[in-house]
Amino acid sequence: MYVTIGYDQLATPAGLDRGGAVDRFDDIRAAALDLFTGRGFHATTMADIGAAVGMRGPSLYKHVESKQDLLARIMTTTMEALLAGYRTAVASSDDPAQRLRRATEAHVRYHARHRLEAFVGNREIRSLVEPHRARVLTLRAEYEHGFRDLVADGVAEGVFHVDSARLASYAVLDLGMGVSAWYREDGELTEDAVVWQYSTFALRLVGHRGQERLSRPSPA
Amino acid sequence: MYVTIGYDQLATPAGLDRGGAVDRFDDIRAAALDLFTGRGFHATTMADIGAAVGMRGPSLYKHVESKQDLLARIMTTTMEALLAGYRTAVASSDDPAQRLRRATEAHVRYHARHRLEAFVGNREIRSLVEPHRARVLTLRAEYEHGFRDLVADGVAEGVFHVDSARLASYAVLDLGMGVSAWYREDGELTEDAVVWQYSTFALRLVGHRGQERLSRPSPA
DNA sequence: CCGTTCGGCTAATAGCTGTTAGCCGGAACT
DNA sequence: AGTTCCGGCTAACAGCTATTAGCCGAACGG
Repeated sequence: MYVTIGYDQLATPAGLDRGGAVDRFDDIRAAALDLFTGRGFHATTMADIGAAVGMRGPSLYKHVESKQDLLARIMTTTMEALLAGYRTAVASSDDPAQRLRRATEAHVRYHARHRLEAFVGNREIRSLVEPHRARVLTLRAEYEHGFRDLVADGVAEGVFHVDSARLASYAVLDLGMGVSAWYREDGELTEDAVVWQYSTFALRLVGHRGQERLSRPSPA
Repeated sequence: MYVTIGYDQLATPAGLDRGGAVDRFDDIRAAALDLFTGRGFHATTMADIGAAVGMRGPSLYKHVESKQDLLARIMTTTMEALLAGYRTAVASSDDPAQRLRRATEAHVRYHARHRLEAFVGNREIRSLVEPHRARVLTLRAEYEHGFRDLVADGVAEGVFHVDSARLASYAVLDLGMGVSAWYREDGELTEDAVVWQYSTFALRLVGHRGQERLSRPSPA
């Protein structure tokens, strides 16, 4: 049996209304996300989602358009958030190494902090139906292309050393996807530790010198 | 519409029996693997698999125990093949760097050459039902632990430099999973090129010195 | 040349799916 | 107080699922 964590506490305690500060839709979205992560989109039924927020399956349609729409919203907002993080990261510097470090930090941090969204976003593209799928794939391609350019810039400036920028950028991106699969908020490694180490991995991976340092320099 | 490639040609040409050299079961397994990869286990119906090998859904049961069994066979043989590759790799040397290089080569090569098996193996554990799931997860844990030990050995000998061997081994393993998602036999990069570059990435990632070289040394 | 087995087929079963229709209690406005 | 509307409910629908049962032609062994 899959265990829902956290979301039940957010639901209004049956009779005492919080005044609409937290919409019922948000609860449903959160519960759906949780279930999609745990058992997959196709293996999750509307009745399951309903049970997780304390109602029957059909009642969900008073708040939600369809199961497909629920997935589509999750996936598009996730891709847009990743892209926004990437753009902020590259705008913060002109140095290729610094930019790749920041972009990887944003990438990994999102995959750690929003691991459910990221997990579903990576694994359920196949379950998305056509108008949405194309849109998400376009965003995803744009995101990948951004990282590829970052690597290519560093190679052009002679600070990175890889045969194929495409391969290296795939490798960096795949690191993040892994994080969303195994990261746990209550694990032995803090979010900052994972973010720092993984962005160091990224710089090492592209052959940038001076990444022998093991721990993060104190932010003086 | 999802397109089946290759397997139809393997099927006996309707009337001319190959003498049982290629069992019907192998065709079915291959078709199922192809469909599981393309649309996922739950989204694939027995009728789909049947159509891919030229028969109706129910007829499959003359060759196959169940859909679940089909998945279980695919996933266990995949994990066992990966473990076997790992064992051969580590037995080939005593040097930590050499062992990690070889193990990563085996890992990446398997994910490139058997990308469908590897892809399904990584993504459909959730669809596996209980006696099988536990078995596959055990094998997987063993595999992961092997890579972690490899990294830890290198750190102990002072040739690798990472804060967390666990994190680094996850990173290396995630690289392989990525390969199974994007690698194509007819792509611009040969299997050998991907294998070599990714194993170099792995050594760079764990902070091993002397990985600035860009191309593989000619095997003299 | 007859019986058996193999490997296909269709029909049927039993169950589950997302979604719609329509009912209804209670809160909220006027 | 009366009306409206929100947000639950059950019943129903239409469709699809894996799997089983049982039929039947053809190949094969004797």
